[in-house]
Order: sequence, then structure tokens, then C-alpha cells
Amino acid sequence: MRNPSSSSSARSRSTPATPCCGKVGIKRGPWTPEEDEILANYIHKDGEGRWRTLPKRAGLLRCGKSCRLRWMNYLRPSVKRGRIAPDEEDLILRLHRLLGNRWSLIAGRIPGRTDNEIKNYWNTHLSKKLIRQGIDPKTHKPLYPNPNSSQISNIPPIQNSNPSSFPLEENARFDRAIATRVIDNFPLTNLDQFPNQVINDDGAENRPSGDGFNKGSVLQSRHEQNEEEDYTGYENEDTFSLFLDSLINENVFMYQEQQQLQQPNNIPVPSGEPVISSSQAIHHGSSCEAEVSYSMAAFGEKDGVLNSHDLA
DNA sequence: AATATTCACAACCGCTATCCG
DNA sequence: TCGGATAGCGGTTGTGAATAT
Repeated sequence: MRNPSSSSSARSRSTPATPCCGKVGIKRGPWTPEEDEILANYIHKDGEGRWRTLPKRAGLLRCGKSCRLRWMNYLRPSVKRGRIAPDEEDLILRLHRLLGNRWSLIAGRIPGRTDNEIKNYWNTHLSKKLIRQGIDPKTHKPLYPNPNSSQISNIPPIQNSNPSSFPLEENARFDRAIATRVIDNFPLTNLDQFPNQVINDDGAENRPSGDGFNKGSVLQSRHEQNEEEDYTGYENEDTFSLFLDSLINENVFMYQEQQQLQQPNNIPVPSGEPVISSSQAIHHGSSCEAEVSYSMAAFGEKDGVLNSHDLA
């Protein structure tokens, strides 16, 4: 991996002089350690935000957009460096299967990883890996439905970091059934209101004010201002977060049961999906356990909970 | 050793959503 | 209501490093 700060600003040579902010004389290309230090020191002193005017205030010959990107993707203390771990890779696969190219949403569930990093990792590693396995990385469906006509039949399968997460197609059917139902109940704006989350040293999750957290904080302030009104967005946010957490743990029914406790008859189950029986499981406690077993069997896991050793 | 190719990823671009006067 | 400013997102580009020939 090349050192992003040590290389010369070759991009500025090769790219036409059309700075993203429309200003001439703005430096582009790789950041130098000196620039990094100036930016980091300034943000530590004055905080994030007001990116357009930040370069001038900090004394940088960069556009605000570039400063923001550099801070978000590289300089932020919460950014984790290093290789994507197998369990992180597996989580990316699962979340992508559920959310598609919603990189910021995916990144929000993987502490310390940025959307850009996950996007890059997907494009350079995971999408190719899925293709080699005969799986369409966009749909997570088989590229060649008929195995007899498979053009990749002679290609040995890639060993997945977490074999229990495959076969993907089985999982995808299940996940999409859930996702369809949930996304229908969480409009796009609500989905996008889920900020990245930062894990504190003590392990608690916070929602700081920068890096996409503005929407969440605005949402909260709106909620506080309109407590008298029938406003459900904030509840949806918590519910969706809970849902994603449950997916991460592969315990979808924990989510569903909490849904039932909070809002009975909240999410209609579409017909024709295998998960439809889960609603029966909720309403008929005796069949719940069997349905959990069925659904989790599709994930190749036991007891419906994804343990850390399962991911290792 | 020289050259070509592939890989990995930082950075940029264009666009959209939201805020705010 | 409108329009400018701002923040954020996802797609794409282009570079240096690594590897193959």
C-alpha cells in the first residue's frame, strides 16, 4: 500500500485545472504530511464544519471539499487503519446484500471504517470474489442460474472467510424479504438519516455532530421541537438501527418481537416470501422456535446468534 | 534488468438533500 | 417560495506499488 502522503502531487499535473470549487490556485492531489498536520491541528482547535471557509481560516490552499474528505477518510481519530478483517468482510457482504451500494450506511455499522474505504474494498476485492464464485455482486444472485451451463464451472470456488455465511443466495432471499419489508417502512430519507457511529474507548456508541451526523441531530432537534406532534421519524431511526443490529447478530426475530412489543401490526409481511412464516412465529409462540431454526439454518448458523467464533 | 500488467486506494467529480436567510 | 451555501453520497479516475513476463 502506498503512502498517501508521501507521493508527489501527480494528480495536479495530469488533471485539467478545473478545481472542484471553481477556484484557480487551489492545490489538488495527494496531501502532504504538513497539510495533514495543519488540518488536524485546526480541527482539533476549532472543530469540524464550515468546510468551505475552513481552508482559508486554517491557511490551506485546498478547497473545503478536499479538506472535508481528507479529514473524514484519513485524519479522523476514529478512522481505523489496516486491513479489513475477515469478520468485517463478512459483515460488509451481509450488509451489502441487504442495502446495496449504500456505502455510508454500511460504514455506519462497521466501526472505524469509512464509506470510501468500504467502497474501495468492495470494488477491488469483494465484487471480484463474488464474481469468481459465480455470484452477481449487484444482486447477490447466481450469475449462471443453470449450473450445467455455468461458464465458471471449472473455476475453483474461493474459500470464504466465513463459510457459515454461504450460500449467499439462500441468505439473499431471506435478507431481501426482510429488507423489502423494512425499507418500505423506512423511506429513503429515514435510511439516510442513520449516521456513522463511533465507538468510544469504553465501547459505547456515540453520534457526534460531524460526518453525516448533522441530519441525525437536526432530526432530533426537530423532534424535540415538535414533541406534541405525531412524529415517527425518530422512532423509525431507532427501530432501523435496532433492525440492523439484529441482522448483524442474525437474530431477526429479536427485532421482530421488539417491533411487536412497540407497534403491533407494524410491518406487513409480503406474500410469497419464505419469511412470511415468521409472522406466524410471532403470533404463535410454539412455532417461533422452529421458524428461527429454519431461518437461521439458511444462514448456516445455530441458535440464531452469530458468535464471534463463527466469524473468525 | 527492463517492461508490462495488475492491484490498491486516495482523491476528485457531479449530483442531491438540507439548511437558512 | 426561492435561491445560495453547505454537507454528504456514490461513481470514477489516476497514481504508485507490487507482481508477472
